[in-house]
Amino acid sequence: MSSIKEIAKKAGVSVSTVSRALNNYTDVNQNTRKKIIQIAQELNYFPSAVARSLVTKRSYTIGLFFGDQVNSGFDHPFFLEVLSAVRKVAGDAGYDLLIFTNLHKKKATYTTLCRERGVDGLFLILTGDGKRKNEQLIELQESGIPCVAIDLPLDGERCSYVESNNFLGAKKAVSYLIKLGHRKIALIGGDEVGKVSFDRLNGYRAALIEAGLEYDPQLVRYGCYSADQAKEATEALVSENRDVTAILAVSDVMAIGAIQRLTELGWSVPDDISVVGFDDIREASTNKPSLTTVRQCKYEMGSEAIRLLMKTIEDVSYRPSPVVIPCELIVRDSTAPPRFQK
Amino acid sequence: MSSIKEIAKKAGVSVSTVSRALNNYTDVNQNTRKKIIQIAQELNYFPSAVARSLVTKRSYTIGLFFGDQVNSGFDHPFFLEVLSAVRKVAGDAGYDLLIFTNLHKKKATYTTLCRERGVDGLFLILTGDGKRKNEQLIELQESGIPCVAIDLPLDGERCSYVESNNFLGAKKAVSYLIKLGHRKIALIGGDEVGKVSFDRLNGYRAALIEAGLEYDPQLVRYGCYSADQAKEATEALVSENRDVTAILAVSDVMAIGAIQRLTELGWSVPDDISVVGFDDIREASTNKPSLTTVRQCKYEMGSEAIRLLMKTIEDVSYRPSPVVIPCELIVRDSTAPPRFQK
DNA sequence: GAATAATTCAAAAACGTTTTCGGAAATCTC
DNA sequence: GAGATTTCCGAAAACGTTTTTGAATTATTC
Repeated sequence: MSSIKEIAKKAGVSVSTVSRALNNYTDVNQNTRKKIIQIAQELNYFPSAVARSLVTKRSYTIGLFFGDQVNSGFDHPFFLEVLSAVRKVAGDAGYDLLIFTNLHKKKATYTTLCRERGVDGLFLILTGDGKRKNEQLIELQESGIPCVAIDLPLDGERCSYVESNNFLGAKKAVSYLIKLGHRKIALIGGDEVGKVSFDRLNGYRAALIEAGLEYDPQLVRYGCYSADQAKEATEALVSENRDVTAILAVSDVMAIGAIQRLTELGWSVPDDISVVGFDDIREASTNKPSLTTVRQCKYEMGSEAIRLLMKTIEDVSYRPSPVVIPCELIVRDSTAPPRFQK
Repeated sequence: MSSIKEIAKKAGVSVSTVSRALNNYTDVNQNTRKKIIQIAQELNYFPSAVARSLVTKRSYTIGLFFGDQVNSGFDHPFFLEVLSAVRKVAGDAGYDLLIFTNLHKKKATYTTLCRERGVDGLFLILTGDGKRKNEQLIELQESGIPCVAIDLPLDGERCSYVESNNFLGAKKAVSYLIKLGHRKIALIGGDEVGKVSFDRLNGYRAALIEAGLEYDPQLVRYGCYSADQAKEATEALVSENRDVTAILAVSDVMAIGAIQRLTELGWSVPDDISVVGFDDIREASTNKPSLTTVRQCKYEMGSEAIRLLMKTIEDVSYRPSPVVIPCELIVRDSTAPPRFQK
């Protein structure tokens, strides 16, 4: 590969002049610069990013971490759209993306891997749980490495995160059901620990309270974002509460599972019971019946997150704060007024 | 960040000794080694991958290129599964993945970007077309950079590709339809240029010929892998050939589009007409009716491709050859014997 | 106990850049 | 035309590693 040295030799100047010429320094004669640029093109020269980043401490690379647990990382319902946004926005700004694969390397942590590879910042798509994970996250938060996460509350001088407005999203959905006339509305929640699930649960409660309805813990079940577990939860729910007329499942995958089981049990959706999902994944519109759901703006989440990260990288004094993206209620065919109202 | 120098100073030895100690060279005393390792741990030392790769010319990084056109790269129907396989297999072997984002940087080509970033090899997920692209691909093939592609016939000393057995896959599907009793079988092809489409078309023809049926060009239409175009093609097809009893659409997306349009036109699938897809994407099983389709083994394609690439990287004398992965016919509810047979 | 062999380590060059510093040559000022 | 500026460029250090070479020390052999 052609190096700066060869160019220097051919042009009859020193390497430092070549470097300055190519990097648009002002203290190089126009003719010299032209000559150097010309030779560089002839030699099909491109600077070695690794040599450069060794001295500049900037790699124009952003590290990517995907979780391994179910429903995080690759299985995250909107991983692909987030990644697509990140690639687009980061690319326009001149950053490449490094996917860390060596997740389980003996003593490696997020921090050490970042330092080892010399990335400028870190982008996390994972759900937070597990003891070791948390230790790692704390170390990361204190490391000073710029980082940003999706749906994972990071808190450090140079860390932040992006999430949907899960509270208002859930509230909007439940309010809509109430407006349709439903009074006995159940919730299939995610897990009992994550912030995401927690916010959606609270949105559900807030809508009920606002409408003067009672919050009944009996109507809250958990499906761990899995279709199968949602099926079980749904079956238990409706067998113990035959007067339920609507369900909010806080992920489309769970909502679709719920509809399937309800259908098997002889309930008709939306005639006997309404079901609302969360996420608006592709299947939501192709499902039969198509799914009323709370859309998360995935592309926006990704692009906001990467912008936040780049800003943090490029301005050492910048202190990022979390970004909350609004949700949108998409009404389709899985919801209707309750039977007794028709 | 702690460097090898600090360790050397603390341990009272030279940097070269530290390096050799940490890299398991034999010519370092056991006690010295132990001391060095201990100090390295205390300092939470991790070697700088960039400094290392500057001298070793190995980065343990594989470059990833995704196409931008429709139906390649991110929109490739099984991008996610391929990436998942690549991440897993490459990770186990110690490679990280670099996503190239600067696609349109002025004079950059695959080759220059690879050299610039110092990746050990290149993984391509894109469909080949466009003049400039081809020039770039030729340059890449001749560059000596190890590379591998999915569904794109690369041909160079250190290049290869992985594809499904599209010929046999399509043939299997059509033979199955013939076995069900169909005689008038149409094809919704992809494009008219790509190898993938070409192979599937040939598989279709081969099955017909093998069964002694005539190949009728009138029954072949193209949908460019798009649902909308497949709808148009389907409508034109059945209006001009009312006696068609089965269709092979060479992607699930097109097959689903075809079914939708057929339904709108009053045809019942599979009672009036059978439809077979290709790919076996998630929607294939959730669609109503669920889709009989030719499954591509996506994970296998990804893992075979990355293995091929790593072998090419690690053995300079290795000359890779293309890998063809078998397809599997998945029978679901969109196919049935033709009406007159019932 | 001298010659030889084995063990252990340090010095230094190399990888390809960027960047600081200072000096030479050219230009300006009066 | 002497001094003061400005313009332009080269030398050299630095980034953090690996790797080659050779030298000092220790151990072995007879």
